[in-house]
Amino acid sequence: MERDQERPGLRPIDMDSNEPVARRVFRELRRAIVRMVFLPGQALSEQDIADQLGVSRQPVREAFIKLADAGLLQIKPQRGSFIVKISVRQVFDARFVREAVEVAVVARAAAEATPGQIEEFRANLKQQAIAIDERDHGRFMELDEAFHRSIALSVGCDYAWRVVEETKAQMDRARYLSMPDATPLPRLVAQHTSIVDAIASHDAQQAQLAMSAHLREILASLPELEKRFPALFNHDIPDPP
Amino acid sequence: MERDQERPGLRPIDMDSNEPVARRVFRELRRAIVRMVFLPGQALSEQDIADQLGVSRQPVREAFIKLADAGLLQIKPQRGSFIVKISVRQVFDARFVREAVEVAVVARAAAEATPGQIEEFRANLKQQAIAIDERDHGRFMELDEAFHRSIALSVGCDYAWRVVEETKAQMDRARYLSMPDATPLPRLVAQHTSIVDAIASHDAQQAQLAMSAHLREILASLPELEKRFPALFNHDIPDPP
DNA sequence: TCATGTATACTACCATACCAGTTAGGGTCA
DNA sequence: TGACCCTAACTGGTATGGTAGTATACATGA
Repeated sequence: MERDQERPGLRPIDMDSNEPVARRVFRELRRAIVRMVFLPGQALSEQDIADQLGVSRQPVREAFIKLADAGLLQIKPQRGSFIVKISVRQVFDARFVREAVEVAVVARAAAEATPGQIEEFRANLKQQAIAIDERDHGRFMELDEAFHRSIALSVGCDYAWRVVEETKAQMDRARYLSMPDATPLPRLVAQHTSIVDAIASHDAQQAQLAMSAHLREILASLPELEKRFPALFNHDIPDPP
Repeated sequence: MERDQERPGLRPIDMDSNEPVARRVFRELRRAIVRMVFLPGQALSEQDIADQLGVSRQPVREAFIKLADAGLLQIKPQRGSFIVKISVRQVFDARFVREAVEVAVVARAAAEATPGQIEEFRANLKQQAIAIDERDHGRFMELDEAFHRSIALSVGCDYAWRVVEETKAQMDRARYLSMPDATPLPRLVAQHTSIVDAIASHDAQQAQLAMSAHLREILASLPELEKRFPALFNHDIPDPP
C-alpha cells in the first residue's frame, strides 16, 4: 500500500499542446519538489530528467533555471543540481514576506470587497469543511490556496498574489511534510472563517490580525518537523562556496 | 550633447570572467531597460542582441526568459519579444507590494536595529545630501536604493529585499523617466531622515507611517508622465492574446 | 480599387553537439 | 601503508542546426 497513487516520480509530458514544453517541465518539476517526490538534498541531472520526460535537455535546463530562481533548486556549475534542503530560516523569511503582503491585501479586501465576493469566500469555506469530512487532505490544500488567492484577486491584487505564490512554495514543502499526520484542519477553517467575518464587517484591522495569526500558526510545527526529518533540513549551516 | 555618455545601447560583455554569460547578459539588458535605453514597445531579437554583445543566442535566450519573468519583456512565441510598455496599473501593483513588504521590514528595524546600524543609515543620508549638492542624480538613485536595502539587510530580511528588488524594476523605469527634470530630491532625503528618526526612537508605528508616505510620494508624478510620454505607456488596454 | 492567396523572411522553440570544469576512482611511487 | 597524480565519467555552460509558426510584402484575381 503506497502513500501516493503513483510511484513514478514524474508524469509524462503530454504532447499535442502548443504550450511551451519548458513551461510544462517547470510546472511538473515544481509540483514534484513541493510534493516531496524529490527529496531535499537529492541530486537532479538535466540529462536524467530529459530522458524521463522524453524531451531534450534544453527545456529541462530552462526549467532548472526557473526552479533555481524560485529557490527550490541549487545549480552548482560543472558539479550538479540539487534540491535545496528546507531551511527554517528561509521558510520563516518566506512567511514574513507572505504575511506582509497578505495582511495588506486583506486590509484592502475589508475595505472594498462586495457582498457577492464575500459570498464566494463563504462558499469556499463550506467546501473546506466537506474536504475535511472526507479526509481529503490534498483537496483541502487546493481549497486553502484557492481561498487565499480569491481574496487577493477579488481586489485586483494579481501581482501581489504572484509574489505570494512564490513565497508559498517554500512553505508548502514543510506543510506537505506534516500533512498526513495531525494537522488541525478544523482550526484552520475556523481561522479562515474569522478572516471572512472581519472582511464582511469591513473591519480592516481585525482582518489584518486574523490573517496574521493564521499565517503564523501554519508553521507552528516546523521546529518539530526539523527534529523528525533532520536529513531534509539545512540547519542553517550555509555550505562553503 | 547627448543625455548619456554612451549612445551605443549596450556595453560589450567583458570576457575573462567565470560568471555565466547568461547572467551578465541578463543584468546588462535589465540595466538597459530600466534606464530606458530600450524604449517600451520596442522589439528585441535574440539574434540581434547576441550579435551586439558578441555571444551566442543561447545565453541571450535565457536572459530573455528571466526578463519576461521580471515583467520587463513580453515574449510572444514565434512572433518576437517586446519591451513591455509601462502600465500605470502594474506600477501601482508593484508599489502596493513594495509598500507592504518595506513597511513590515521597517517595523522590524524599529524594534531591532542597533545604534551602529542606525549610524550607518545616517551616514548614507549625508551622502545623499552630497549627491544632491553635486547634482549627481544617478549617484542619488544608487544611494537611495542602498538606503532601503541596508534597512532590510540590517534586520536579516534578505529574501524580503530580493522581493522588493523585483518590484522596484517596474517603478524605477518611471522614476528614470522623470529624473532629469524636477524631482524634489531634498524632499526625499527629508522623508528618509524621518524614517531613520523613527527607527532610532524605536517607534515602529511612526516608522511604518513614514515609510508608507515615502513610497506613495515617489510615484506622485506618474499620471503626468503618462500624459507627457503616451507612447511609452500601456493605458491599460490589454492587447488580445 | 479592393480583397485574397501566396511566397518569403523573419521569430522563438527545441534538439543536438561540443566545451570546460569538477569529481571520484584506481593505479603508481615513495 | 599512505600520499599523490592521472584518467575517465560525469556535470552544467555554450554554440549551432533544424523546425514550426507568424507577419508582411506582393502578386493575382474579381
